[in-house]
Amino acid sequence: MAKQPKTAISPTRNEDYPEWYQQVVKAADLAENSPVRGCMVIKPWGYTIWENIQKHLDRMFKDSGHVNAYFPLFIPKKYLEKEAAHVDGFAKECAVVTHSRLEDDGTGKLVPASPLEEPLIVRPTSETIIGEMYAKWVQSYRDLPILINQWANVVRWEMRTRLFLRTAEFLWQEGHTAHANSEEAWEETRKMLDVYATFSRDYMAMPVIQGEKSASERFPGAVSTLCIEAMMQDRKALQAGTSHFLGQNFSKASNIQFQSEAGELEYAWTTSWGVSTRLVGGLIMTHGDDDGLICPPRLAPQHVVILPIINKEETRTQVLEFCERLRQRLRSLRWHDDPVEVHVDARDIRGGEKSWQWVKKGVPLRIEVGPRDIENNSVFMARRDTGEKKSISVDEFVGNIGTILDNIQDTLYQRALAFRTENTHKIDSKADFYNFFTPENQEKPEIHGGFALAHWDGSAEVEEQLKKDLKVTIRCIPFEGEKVPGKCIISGRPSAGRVIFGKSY
RNA sequence: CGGGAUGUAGCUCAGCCUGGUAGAGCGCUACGUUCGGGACGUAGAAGUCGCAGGUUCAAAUCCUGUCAUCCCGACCA
Repeated sequence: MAKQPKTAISPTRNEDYPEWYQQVVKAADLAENSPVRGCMVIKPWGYTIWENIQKHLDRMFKDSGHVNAYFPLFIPKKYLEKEAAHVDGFAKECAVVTHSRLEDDGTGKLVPASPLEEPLIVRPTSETIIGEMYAKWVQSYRDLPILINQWANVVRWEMRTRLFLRTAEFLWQEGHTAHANSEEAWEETRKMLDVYATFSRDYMAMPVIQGEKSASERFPGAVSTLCIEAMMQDRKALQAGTSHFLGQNFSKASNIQFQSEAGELEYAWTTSWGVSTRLVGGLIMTHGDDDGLICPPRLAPQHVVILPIINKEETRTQVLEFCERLRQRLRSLRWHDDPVEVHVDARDIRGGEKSWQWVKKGVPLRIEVGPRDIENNSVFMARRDTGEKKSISVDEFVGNIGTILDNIQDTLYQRALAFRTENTHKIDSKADFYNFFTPENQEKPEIHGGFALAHWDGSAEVEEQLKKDLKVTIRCIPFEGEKVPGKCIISGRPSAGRVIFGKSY
């Protein structure tokens, strides 16, 4: 027997959380670094999770009246220059296309030739180019609202990258809407944040807090940025989605004007909202354990993997046929309007290793079928979320598959919610606050901190100080809970209510 | 953009100080024994030692240059 670690992933979450994360991405075969600096290759298992995210979100967008369209990858530099705050926010991380051709320099090396008259920016986000088009499309209040979403890739030239969480190129959706008045645009901003929160809860089994960003964390050019914030298992916050009320900032920059019912020429009110492949990172860090990924069933590429146990050549055909019949029975069922996804893994590799591969990939249910099970018309079922293993009759399993998957989904959500609750604390003094966010081991911080609900005077100075001292930021000013006034834990000045502090990704 | 390190087999790395036949583990291929939770044995395949110069009878090893990557500091879905 070769010596094996007790857990499939080494190091464990407690030993080294960032390294654990990298190892899970690798072990679950989700993605890997590419030869292109800062850009990842999303592998089939990871991409299927993203496709499932897309599928469900897309339906939710359509159900709320939105339609998809596609805008260019390249944005003329002068468009980006139109909104001052926007320029400020994104200028430092833009990829710039300056030439349109390559020429052989005579030594076999290709050199850029034929400079562009105006450089093109690879979109870091599309407000400006979409605004430009909306300006053409909108003349009358009758043309509003425009409710468009696009699924796209964007590029932000980051210095330090981490698979799924921060890469130079990433996939996302960006919704861009234009409205005739402020109220309606505000309603849209809130509505889409709700869509994200619902999606996170019901599909990702990831509890989130909805709230508003402070001015310093706001999207460049926005009047207000709303967000959903989730707590990862290292107790750090992950901004999982944002929805921006852009006021008239971008419509003024792009000249989106319309004639109102009263005949007045007015600027439209716009919003934008997005989630990205970062959600996959959130999924990993919300549910993963020391044996790898745990996929919530509603987003899992496969719900069930059937592992034939062939211990005697004579039984091979019988076992495989039994597995195939089981696969077909399950596949014909539907769960939440989609087929039950089942895979029979008949690869000729050792059973133990095969089983572990699926553990690491996070498949909700593993089913072992061997001669003994066939005799009893039963299967051996292992749940990834709880580790529970038991023999169950085929009919009972097939009959209850939907209930079992629902139960796994719910277990994951409840577990994540309980974790967040345990690690969220009201804090009322500066000393307690600093203590809460200071690790015992400064060199290599252990998992510490969490969400601190504390009073804040609304000033940027306090934010800056906490960021400098502790790397702690205001994650959001939460919508939920009553606003009870108090005193800022740092300045002692009056505070309108508690806000959520945390360390973030 | 400032500071530190590393480039050797598909992957992780040893060898370099003190120049002399290119190494290990994992993975891969074949065969055998195994097989209900990460198997073992035997035999194999696999490397312009990042790149370009230089020193030398001889360079993975010493020198110079160059490229790339990673880590640490200011920004970020």
